[in-house]
Amino acid sequence: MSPDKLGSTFAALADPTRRAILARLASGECTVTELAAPFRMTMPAISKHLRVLEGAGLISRRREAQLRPCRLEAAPLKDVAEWAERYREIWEGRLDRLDTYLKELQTKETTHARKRRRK
Amino acid sequence: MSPDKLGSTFAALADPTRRAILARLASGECTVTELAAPFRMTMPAISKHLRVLEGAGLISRRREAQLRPCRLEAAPLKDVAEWAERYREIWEGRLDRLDTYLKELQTKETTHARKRRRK
DNA sequence: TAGTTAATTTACCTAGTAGTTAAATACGAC
DNA sequence: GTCGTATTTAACTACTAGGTAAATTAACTA
Repeated sequence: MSPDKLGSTFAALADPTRRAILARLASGECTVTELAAPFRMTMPAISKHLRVLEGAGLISRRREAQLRPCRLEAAPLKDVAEWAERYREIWEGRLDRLDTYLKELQTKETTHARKRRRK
Repeated sequence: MSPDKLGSTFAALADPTRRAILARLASGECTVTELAAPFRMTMPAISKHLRVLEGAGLISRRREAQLRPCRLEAAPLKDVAEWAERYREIWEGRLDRLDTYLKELQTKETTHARKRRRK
């Protein structure tokens, strides 16, 4: 489908209105009007946000009479969590010593290279 | 500082170039030139990306002679992971039955309400 | 002091996004 | 068919984002 699926997921999640919509949908399906209620925003604006969320695969919509109930699709959030998890050991600080070691090593090498060139 | 910290983190992560920069920084500090090397993009463009990452708290920079080594700051990624984790039970499908149940209940209620109104 | 390298700033362009209002569509009720 | 409700589309404005080229700052080198 679209390239950079993860990118479009992050882009969709960057807006607080859209994150609030997802939070609401976590407790079950909602119609567009229900989703719009908490916000001081017109319906078309909400409609656009829903389109973005749908484009990112974060929601799906069915037709039910005049209503368009929205449903949360959490699969892309799994991808987000898995992507972030790759950095866990870094934010937990486990690599601090290794990181510092590598940095110092790199600095030394650079310094040596310069000294050599200088001669 | 800035409102919607999580939002600016997601916005920063939405760009594939920036995610690649973070991946590179995961294995240690890099200078701007080193970070720019893999991309067909001018230095100012990279500079802007770094500014965005710094604004989101995802990197920090020091001064070392003419160089500006960048360092990954993974704390915001922890926030991202924790935010996404709230939806884990949904993407794992554990709530599927409950969700379906709630949906049906809601549909019935709506139908009843309509029938009642009709009378 | 002049020259080189590393990086940023400035100025500019293009395309996309978030919001608006007003009109159009889709469906059920009468 | 006509009316009312739910939702989307169209057209517009204001702002932001990603990119470029050219000028500028900062620090080392000779």
